[in-house]
Amino acid sequence: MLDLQQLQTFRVVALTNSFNRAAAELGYSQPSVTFHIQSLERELGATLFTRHRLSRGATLTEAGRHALAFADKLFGLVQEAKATLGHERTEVG
Amino acid sequence: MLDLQQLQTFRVVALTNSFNRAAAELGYSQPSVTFHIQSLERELGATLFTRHRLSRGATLTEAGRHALAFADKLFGLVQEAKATLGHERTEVG
DNA sequence: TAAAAATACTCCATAGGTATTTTAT
DNA sequence: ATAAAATACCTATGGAGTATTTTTA
Repeated sequence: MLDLQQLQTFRVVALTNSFNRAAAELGYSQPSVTFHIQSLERELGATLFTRHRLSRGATLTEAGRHALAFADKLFGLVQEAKATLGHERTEVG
Repeated sequence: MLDLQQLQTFRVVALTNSFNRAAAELGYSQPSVTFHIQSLERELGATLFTRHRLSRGATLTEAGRHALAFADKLFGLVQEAKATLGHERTEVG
């Protein structure tokens, strides 16, 4: 089953173009970020990032760009739902 | 963070009007269903079901009806995303 | 040889189960 | 008394961490 926490990790990696920077930003270890992305790729049946090395980071694949658009819509929907249900918390997730 | 597995449990409870029937249908124990619904209610900040006893089951509250509409939209979006990403699996989740 | 991701492994938090209790009619 | 949900408690799985290795420019 799709995991929203992994999807959030995916968004941060996409934003930073780096597993390491995403890890720092999210307060996870780098291997946890790797695990999140690998799980998500398995779940969605698509490779989301092209992994580079030596300071070039990771960049979205075509499937990754589709997935990012989907993630944005999905978290928007979640925010909307929480607002409708009168919940006061505002962070995504 | 919202858990899609709990949201799916919620849908089945809403459909069957019963924690016990939902448990049977999903292959969970009844306490697990209780736990899913309680977590979800805490996460969303709203009571989703009115609990009855003695064969009368559980019925959606007003917030629960909103949440169900949201869940339907959300799982539809997930299905769409998986289709777009060329994934062949069809079950929700 | 250096920067970044992947792998190996360990551990503990929590999701899930069984047994029991509570509630309401 | 009975049907159904809640609670108590225990266990095992897997998510998260640290240490290390691999990769490639």
